[in-house]
Formats: sequence, C-alpha cells, structure tokens
Amino acid sequence: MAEQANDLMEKLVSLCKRRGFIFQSSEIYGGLNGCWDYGPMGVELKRNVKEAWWDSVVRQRDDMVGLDCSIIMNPKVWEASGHVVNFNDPLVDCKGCKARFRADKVYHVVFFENGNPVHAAWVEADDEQSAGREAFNRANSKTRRRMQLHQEGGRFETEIRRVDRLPSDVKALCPLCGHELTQPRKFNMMFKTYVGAMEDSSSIAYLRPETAQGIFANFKNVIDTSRMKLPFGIAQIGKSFRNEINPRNFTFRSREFEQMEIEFFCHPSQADQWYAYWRDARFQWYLSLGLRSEKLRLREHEPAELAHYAKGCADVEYAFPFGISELEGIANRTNYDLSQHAKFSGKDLSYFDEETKERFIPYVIEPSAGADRATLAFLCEAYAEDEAPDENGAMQKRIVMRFHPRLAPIKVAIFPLVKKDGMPEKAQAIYAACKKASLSAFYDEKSAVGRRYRRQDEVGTPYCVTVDGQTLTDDTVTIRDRDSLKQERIKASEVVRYVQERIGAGGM
RNA sequence: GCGGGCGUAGCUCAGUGGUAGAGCGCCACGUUGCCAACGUGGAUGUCGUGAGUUCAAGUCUCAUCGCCCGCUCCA
Repeated sequence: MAEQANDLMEKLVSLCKRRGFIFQSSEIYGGLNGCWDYGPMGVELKRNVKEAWWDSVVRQRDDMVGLDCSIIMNPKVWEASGHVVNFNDPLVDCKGCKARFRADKVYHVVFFENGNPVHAAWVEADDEQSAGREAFNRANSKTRRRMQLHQEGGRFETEIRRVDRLPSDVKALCPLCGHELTQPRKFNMMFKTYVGAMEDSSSIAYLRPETAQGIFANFKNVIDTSRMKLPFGIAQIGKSFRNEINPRNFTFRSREFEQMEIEFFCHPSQADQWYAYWRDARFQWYLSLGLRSEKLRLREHEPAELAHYAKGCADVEYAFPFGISELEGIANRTNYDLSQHAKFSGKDLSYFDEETKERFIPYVIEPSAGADRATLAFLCEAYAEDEAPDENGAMQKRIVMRFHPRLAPIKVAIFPLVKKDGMPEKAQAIYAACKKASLSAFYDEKSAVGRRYRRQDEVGTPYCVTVDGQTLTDDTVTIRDRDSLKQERIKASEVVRYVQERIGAGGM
C-alpha cells in the first residue's frame, strides 16, 4: 500500500518533469531544497487554479474585494503578528510541564567513577562550568563526599553535553520536572533580509511568511476607499516564504510557496455563522473542481489544537499518496489580528456601524489556502492509467491526466489527420480561431494521429479536434473526448463554442 | 535535525577499476491515414558536484548538494 502510493508519487513526479509541469528549482546547479519551478504546462494549470479561486471568491461576489500587497513589509508588522519571537535561539519545550528553555542553556551532566556512571542530571545553566556545579549540587550527599575526597587522581570523570549537541538516540529530559523535551528548534521560520544599502540591525526586514498580514495592515485603507461595509472580505493571492526545517513531499512543503487567502470581516455576533459558511463553501470549491469526496475531508480542530486567539478552525484535507494532508485551513481568528495591529501601530482599526451606531473591532474568518498544494492535489487526482485500443484493437496502457476541463493547461488540440491535401491549413485556421477566443490551444501535425492523441492525454487536454478528408468537402471535423475516447463530428465553425460550453464560464 | 536508500541521455534504467550503453521519447525524410504504426537516417551525457586513492574511477574513499522513505518538526 505504502509502496504503491510511493510508486504513484514517483510516476507523477516523473510525468511532471517529462511533460513540463514541475521542475526542480535551479536544477542545472544541483537544485535547491524546498524550491520548485512550474514549466509550460504547470504554469497554465496553476494559473487556472488561481483564476478559479479568484473568480469564485472575488469576481462572483459583491461582498469581496481583492488586494495585492508587497512581500517585504515594515518589520513591525511581524512583531504585531507574533511572527518575530525568540529570534536566534533554538528552543526546547518540555512535553510534560510545558516549560520552554533555550537549547544552549540546558546541559546533560554525567559523573563517572572508574568509568561507571554514578550520577546524571539535566540542568539549566549558562555554561559548562556552572552546569557541572549545578549537577554536583544535585548529587546525593554520599556521592558528593566521595567526589570531593577523590578530586585528584582521575577516579572521577565528568561528561557535560549541551542539549542541542546530543546524539539523536539520547532523549533529553526537563531540568524542572524530568519529562521528555522536544528536539531543539528555531521557532522563527522567516527569511531575513536587509532593506537599503546598510546591512545592520536597523535595516532588517523579512520576506512575508503569510499574505494575511498585508490584508490586516490594509484593512483601514480598504474600508476608507472601497465603500465596503461589514460583513465583507478581502482576498489576496501571493508568494510567501518559510524557512522550513524539512521540506518534503514534492511541492507540498516548500520554502517558497503561493497562498490564496481571504480575511472576511464581520460583527463578533455573526462570526460563528460566517465561519461555518466559509468552511463549507471552501470545501465545496475543491469538490466542484474535481477532487473526489472520498479523498477530501473536512476536519474540525479539537479545542486543544486551537491557537490561543482562535475560536474555531477546520482543515480541508486531501488524501495524497504520501498521506492525508492539509490543503486549506479555515479559522475564526476573532479580533486578535486587528487588535494587535491597532496596538502596535497606534491606529484605530475599529469599525463604526452607521445603522446600529455601534463601534467595535471586527472579527475575522480566515480561509487560507495553498495554491501549490491545491495544484498538487489536482495533479494527484488527475493521474490515471487506463487502457486504450491501438490500431490493431489490442489494448495498450495509457497515461491520462483527467483534469477538470476548467483546470486543464490546454483546452483543445487541433490536428490535421495527415500533413497534406490542405488539411494543415484548415487545422491552422481552426487553431487560430481558438486562440482568438482566448482558448489555450495546441496545434500538432507531427507523426501519427494516435500518438498525438496520447501526447495530449498525458497533459490532460480534454478535447482533440482532427481535420480529415471529409472536412475538405463538408467543413466538419471530429472532436475527441479525452476520457471516453469517443468522437463526435461537428462543424468546424462550432469548435470554439463546443469547447467553451464544456470548460465552464470565465473565458479561461 | 537523526537514520536508511538513491543520483548514469528528456523519461525508465543496465553498466565486474580498463572504449559511455539499452528501451522508450525527440528530430529529419519517406510510406501509411483516427488512437503510443513502419522503414531509413540523426541529435542528445559536467555519469549530481568537489576532492582523494590509482598507470587508469561511472565503478573505490571522503566531503558536499539534491531526491525518496522512516522518525522528528510544522509556533
């Protein structure tokens, strides 16, 4: 099972490279961990995902507006948001008493007598010397006395190791309660950079770890200029950056990634119902674009999982080959973010309701989706192997990407059956008409038509139009369906409309 | 971060210290004419990278980068 899943992921990664969906970033230089590039097919697919999202949450609604913020913002934004904490210190947490220590201040001290350990202690200390002293003080009186007696002569040896330099098989324990400690970790995953010519502490800035804070920072601007009234939302698509300790699973956890985020502002008394609304609406969006319900699930967080400011959170999860993982989180963040920014900026970020004459800081519902994760889910969902007959009627294995037509990188491919008798010219004319209608189209006259069909199957093109001998007499063409392999004969002039009707609205 | 596996053509992979290979794909020409056709010809390699051992390294050693798996982590 796990092997099969792994197999599927490998096939998908291979196809993504082979057909130009996704490449390793800077591959010719050996790549870069956690970074990926979208090739000619991948960029179309991902754009379609983002377009479908934007259309659904902005264009089709009258209670949503868009925004596009800068990636580098005033660093105070990240102080207010809570992203700047414990900047350089790796930390360990006690799994028992929840105490938090700097990893370079916790030591493991072992005293050996003639090579045998006689006393061991976990201590919090500033350096090795004081760690040794502290450990000594914790030893029982008998051991202390023996050690004092035999200070000279090498009978006793002391081993002192800092907790962040322990071998992995040694479990670190809490100096206070003795429960297990977590691995040392840096909580700050923000990429740091410098703004301006001088690289000093006053010029430090960060690449945003999420797009959301740009929305909060612009809340007042949007209120003041857009005539939007509560309840309403602001949507943004953009790159975010997290210095993940361990990027994994193809594009799923990347260091540079793209988010599709909504902050929906409402009166505190309506927050629960808007939370439920967005949670369900966002789940439906994935279903509507072809993720199967049995692979998709909505998981409501347990109260214990919630961040201290959140009143509710649900994840939209997808059963990837590598495991069930999160595509999107929908959270009721209360008025935490706006309050924080009001506090740190000194600006009034409250909202005045003209009708009720009430002034309050709005609650916010945050549906936060990963564009790359959604794209990866659509890729996984689309990948299929089936059988199609060859020219002799024998069944051959076929690889086909069954994208929802709206997401397919190429909507329609146009072929002349053979490269003569004016068929290429006729096919070119249809191709031009498709392009003029803003359909993503592809023209191919190379090699046998069967091979051309299969090539389009591998990139998930839903429709293939073939100009044949009959076209030259009655101006009809065959149009072939990717999934059923069935062909219909339609008028050449109907191709654009035929395809448009089947790929859904939005002129994509 | 720790442990394990892997890295050779666009893809999948073979390659015993001694001339760099196969299948598929790709390109050209011809034939065929609706589902990965056939024939002929052709192009494509920093053997992940860098050191070292050796007369000689794709092959052995070390380091490093990347990918995959497991643990850990994901405020």
